[in-house]
Amino acid sequence: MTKLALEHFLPYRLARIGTVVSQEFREIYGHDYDLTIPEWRVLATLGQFGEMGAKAIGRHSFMHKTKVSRAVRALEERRWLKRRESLEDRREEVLALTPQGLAAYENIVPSALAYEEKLLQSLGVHAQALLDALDALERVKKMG
Amino acid sequence: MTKLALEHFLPYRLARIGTVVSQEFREIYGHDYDLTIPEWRVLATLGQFGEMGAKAIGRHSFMHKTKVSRAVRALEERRWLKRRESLEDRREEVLALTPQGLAAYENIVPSALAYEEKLLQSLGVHAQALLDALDALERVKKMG
DNA sequence: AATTGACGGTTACCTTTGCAACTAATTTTG
DNA sequence: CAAAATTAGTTGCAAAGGTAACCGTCAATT
Repeated sequence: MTKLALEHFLPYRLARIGTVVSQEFREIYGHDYDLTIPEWRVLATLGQFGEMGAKAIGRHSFMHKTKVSRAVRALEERRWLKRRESLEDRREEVLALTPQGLAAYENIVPSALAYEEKLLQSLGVHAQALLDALDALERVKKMG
Repeated sequence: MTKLALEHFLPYRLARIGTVVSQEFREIYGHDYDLTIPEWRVLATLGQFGEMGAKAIGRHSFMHKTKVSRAVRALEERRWLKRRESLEDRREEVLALTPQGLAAYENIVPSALAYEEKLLQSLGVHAQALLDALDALERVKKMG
């Protein structure tokens, strides 16, 4: 009779921590702006890289293309990003933040970094170990 | 001009690892049985504790009561669990696995543990650090 | 013991998501 | 260069999730 304690089971723990932390973080930007997580990821990716296509955004932020498509439309309706057709490839849409989008991004980033910093602080000596372990996990799962 | 690299941002990384690992694990039991994650969690909780109410299952597996309710119904339709009314409190339904449910559980547990073991092995020296860091995170987020 | 409030669990409704099929543009192959 | 295969992105549909309202039971207050 094998025994498995769910609360100590690694996949369960990782899933749980992941949703708890990212939901908690969501409340930070959700407080000022009402953004979903996919929308935040698109915003963050465009803020980080400037113009790029939806496919590339999905690759960088690990989101399904339909999720990206919908998040892009939502941000567009908010006037936070604009599209233009690529000249090299007319299938592709080159996306970029508008000034309003960029302003929101620049407003969110400091609180995002502050949240991360606080989280790491609270882990004390385990902080660096966690970061190293995440590197290792990502390497193993080829997510780097 | 602040900078945030999404791929290094802790909430994002945790969310991503969590879903990648738990989905990968899902493929293991999904291979033999077609189980959703909530269904697996209910199964695991009942396998671990024997009889208990839906509320307690939700508390232990961190699931919303509607998620539990639906997973319980699905498992019931599969004849993997049965309900009976509690004698002390007729609001509560005491749930327990049937022999078939228990058999499935006992069949899944070894592969679950093997998967976890393999994952930890692949982390090498970082394995223990990860577990410690998760303990710390759960303590901080009061999820223990 | 009658009212009030809390609790366990389910369901109706709405939102979010993923899959598959689709359009339009591009590349590849014969 | 025409047909076939591939790619970027969107959309219809069905499954899955959360919120809030609800039902029946229990506990507390009166």
